[in-house]
Amino acid sequence: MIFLAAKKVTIEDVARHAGVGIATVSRAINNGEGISAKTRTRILQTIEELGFVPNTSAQSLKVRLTNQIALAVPDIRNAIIPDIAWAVEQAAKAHGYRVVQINTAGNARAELEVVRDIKKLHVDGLIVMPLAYPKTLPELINKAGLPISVINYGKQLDASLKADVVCLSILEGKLVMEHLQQIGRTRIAYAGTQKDVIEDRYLAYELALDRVDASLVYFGEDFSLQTGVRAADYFHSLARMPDAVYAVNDMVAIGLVNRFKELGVRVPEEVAVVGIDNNQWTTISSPQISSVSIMGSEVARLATELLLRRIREQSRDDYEKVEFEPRLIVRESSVSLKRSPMSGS
Amino acid sequence: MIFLAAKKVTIEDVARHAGVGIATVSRAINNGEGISAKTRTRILQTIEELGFVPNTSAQSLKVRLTNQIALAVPDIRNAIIPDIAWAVEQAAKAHGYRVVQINTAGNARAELEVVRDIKKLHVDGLIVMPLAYPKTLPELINKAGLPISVINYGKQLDASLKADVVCLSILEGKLVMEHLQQIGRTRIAYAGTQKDVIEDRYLAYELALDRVDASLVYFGEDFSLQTGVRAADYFHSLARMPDAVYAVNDMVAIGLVNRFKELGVRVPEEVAVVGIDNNQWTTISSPQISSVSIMGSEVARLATELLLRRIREQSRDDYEKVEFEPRLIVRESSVSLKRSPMSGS
DNA sequence: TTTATTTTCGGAAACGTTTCCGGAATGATC
DNA sequence: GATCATTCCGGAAACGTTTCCGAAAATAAA
Repeated sequence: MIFLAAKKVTIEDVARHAGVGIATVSRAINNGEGISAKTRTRILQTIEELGFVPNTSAQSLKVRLTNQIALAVPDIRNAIIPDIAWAVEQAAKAHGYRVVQINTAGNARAELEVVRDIKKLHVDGLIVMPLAYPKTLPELINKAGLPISVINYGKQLDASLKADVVCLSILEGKLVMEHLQQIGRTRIAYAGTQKDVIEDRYLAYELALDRVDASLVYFGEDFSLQTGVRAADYFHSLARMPDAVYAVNDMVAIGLVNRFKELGVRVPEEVAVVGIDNNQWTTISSPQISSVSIMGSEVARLATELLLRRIREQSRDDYEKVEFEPRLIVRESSVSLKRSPMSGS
Repeated sequence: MIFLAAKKVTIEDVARHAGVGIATVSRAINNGEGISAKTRTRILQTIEELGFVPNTSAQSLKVRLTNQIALAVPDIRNAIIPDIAWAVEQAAKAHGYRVVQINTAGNARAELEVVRDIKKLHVDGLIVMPLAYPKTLPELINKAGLPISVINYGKQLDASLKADVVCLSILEGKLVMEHLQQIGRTRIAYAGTQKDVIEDRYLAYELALDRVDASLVYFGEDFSLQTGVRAADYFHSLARMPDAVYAVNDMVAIGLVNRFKELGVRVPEEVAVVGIDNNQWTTISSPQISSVSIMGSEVARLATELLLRRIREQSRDDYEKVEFEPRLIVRESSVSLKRSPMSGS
């Protein structure tokens, strides 16, 4: 009642009030051609007076563009995803676009659904960050019928994908392993989630080693601190502990370091730990965690720019595939075995 | 080109194909009255065949509802806001609503703008979490003309506000102060941001003390870890250090604890630290941080439910004002002075 | 069978824009 | 002042739905 009472003022009201036709008002709104400066300002003024706001639905119906894009991520609460959501929103806003937020819960069905039902989403394009990455996703993307940007979380992608792809620094795992080997660690362990979720990070582990000692690999349930804690318990229980742990992300790394400390294992003297993501907590943990920045904000910004460009130029049929260089930041949790360790607390 | 080529199939195509009128198709889509089960299934089938998806803009234009709500928060990257965004999206999705995400950057102008231009947002309602809280906001809300839910971050609100309000546990500061006093701390400091940003948290500090020692109050620039670090430096530089610090949130608390450790100040023996938010890092920090949960997810869910109810029942003119009880979780960073402290590392 | 009632359906009018197209007004050129 | 080119403007036709209203069909009652 109270809200409905708010009389909706339409373009027609403005036209009548200003003594012009509705076509002219439309031109005034959209900075269109063929209107004199004089009448434009007059119209703009009466628009102000009447508090007229163009009906977005009607505009969209005519123009077939909604000025909205969708962002589908696994879980807005996790790791660097807030950074990504932020960067996407900023970039979109700069171009007059709104962002609708979708959490797929890293769930294959939900990921497919968002691409399959993209038409129901009421958006001009989609940025999707697939985690589960179901097999039929590429096919669905290819026939989506709407521009799509993919923020790729490590999986190897089909080259024929009809979408722009920006990768979250695909060589981050290699960087970690090289670093650990370079500082003289020989029994390097891996702590992550199921092998197939962020496969490349695990593959980098295998790739860097001549031979994988299965007992040095811990697969937890997720990327959480808890997984790190459990991994530390597990490694501690081994007859011969690792002298380094490559953690699938910072959360796990921090969980590890913390639990190791509780268990009396010295980090980095006895065990070095390196994570991935380079989130702000790495500098807070004690010892501070070495980590690899996978350039989340930059990736997100670029993915957005590419999407918006494709929306503008629907005709192009060359698809970008971009990778950012990951950056290793060495902190306290990984030091060379050659250098004398700091005195233990 | 390639995308435009995707022939848009309309309700008319479906009607022709199924040998019925477009009105009947519409009824089939919307589970409308006055249609036989037989024809409905037939229509649904041809819809499937043709891959018809109703044009949301056209529907919105007719029905005046977009099935979208907006969520305006200061910064999706901060503190408990990802939790809030998650909870809002989940609740909205359960009712068939999409969420468009807006970051106001805790910026007064942006906060006003989002409410003032709510009509341009193409949404049925708005959930706003004001941080800067400009003076004219309540007035703007009152004449918004669209349902609004407010997630309130501590500020005292106008009772006449024409919006449902859910408060992030307004007595959290009191809880902290009571706790610190109860464990025997007498020189309690405050570390936060400018006084007027989350005013109530600071007011709780003043309220709990007979007399405020201005030297024990540190106002930083934001809620970040960095602010905590700087605060620790400041307190450490005092001739007589505080024996407890009430931090405006967990980020600041963790920054404090960490810096104190670096400076050789023992927590909690020499200084107790308590934060607010109860985020997951409190259990990871060493020592673990005592904190107050302000029930972010619950608040967000309720704010969403209230908004959606108001969208359904636009006529009601009674506005809810809900507060959740905050919960104090005592961890290692705050222990009683009476109990013998643990042995120093 | 006829009539009355109910159910099912289709035509057409909105919803509020954008844009095409033709006409009026203005200015320039001779 | 007539002619032509330009600029500016308004009418009206879309855009793809929902929904009102009346007609037709089916069913029930007589």
